[in-house]
Amino acid sequence: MPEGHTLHRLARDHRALLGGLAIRSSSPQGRFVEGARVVDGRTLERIDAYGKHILYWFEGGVAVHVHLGLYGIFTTHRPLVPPPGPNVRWRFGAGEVTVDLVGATACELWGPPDVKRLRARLGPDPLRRDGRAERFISALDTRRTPIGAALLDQALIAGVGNVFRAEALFLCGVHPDRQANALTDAEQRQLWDTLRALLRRGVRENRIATVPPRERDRHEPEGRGRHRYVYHRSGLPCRVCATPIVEWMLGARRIFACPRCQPH
DNA sequence: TACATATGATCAT
DNA sequence: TGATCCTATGTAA
Repeated sequence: MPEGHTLHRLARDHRALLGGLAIRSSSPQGRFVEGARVVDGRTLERIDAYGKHILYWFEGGVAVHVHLGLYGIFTTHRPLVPPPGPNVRWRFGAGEVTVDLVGATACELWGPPDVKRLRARLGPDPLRRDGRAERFISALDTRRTPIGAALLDQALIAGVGNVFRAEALFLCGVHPDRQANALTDAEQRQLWDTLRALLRRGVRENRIATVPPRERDRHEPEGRGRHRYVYHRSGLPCRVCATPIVEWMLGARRIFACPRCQPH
């Protein structure tokens, strides 16, 4: 579900399904009626993802901005189109393809200045060609907050959520409570590279599975972080050193770590 | 079948 | 700090 990889994968999929086509657009739920009407019938010219945001650009320089938040989800129907449920904020499509958006935090009509503002408040996105590690690293050097908190700040790095932060810190051997500006240059660089690799795998597999397939344990029970190193694995043995994984609250969010592989 | 919990971010208090 | 958006999943019963 929605960390940055989800939005980039959606952009790719929706681009392939609907890019360049004249789009039908409506808001069965009623909370996006005006915006849906504005883009109805227009050609979908491009789709961009920035961190956890996605933008659908239509002819005439208008865009639909969507942020899924915690609950938001897109559902594709093809070729059969069910009647929209009561919570379908935006229904759009072309030909035999119909997409429903439900539960999003944001679904609104934007122009170029809004997008400019968004980009100005987001840090570099490791999934984008224009994402620069140097920006991330120099921003970290100004932070005296724990690195675990810094990684969730979208102004520092765009697209990282609670799962990727825990997994990347484990893979880099960095304790979440260490101060961001106290990491070595090599550690900061390694964090960026690791996050980019994990996010890319997320786009490819369309899910967050940070443990490579060959290391996955088929005998492990379902759920409970089966495809992960530390996230949602508190009490279970570390895959590397067998020390029990621990969990605590960092700010308002749960964080998970191996106390031995990630020394403070 | 019911319930607790969740990958996010904003806004009110 | 807490409420909110209001869906999906895993777990308990």
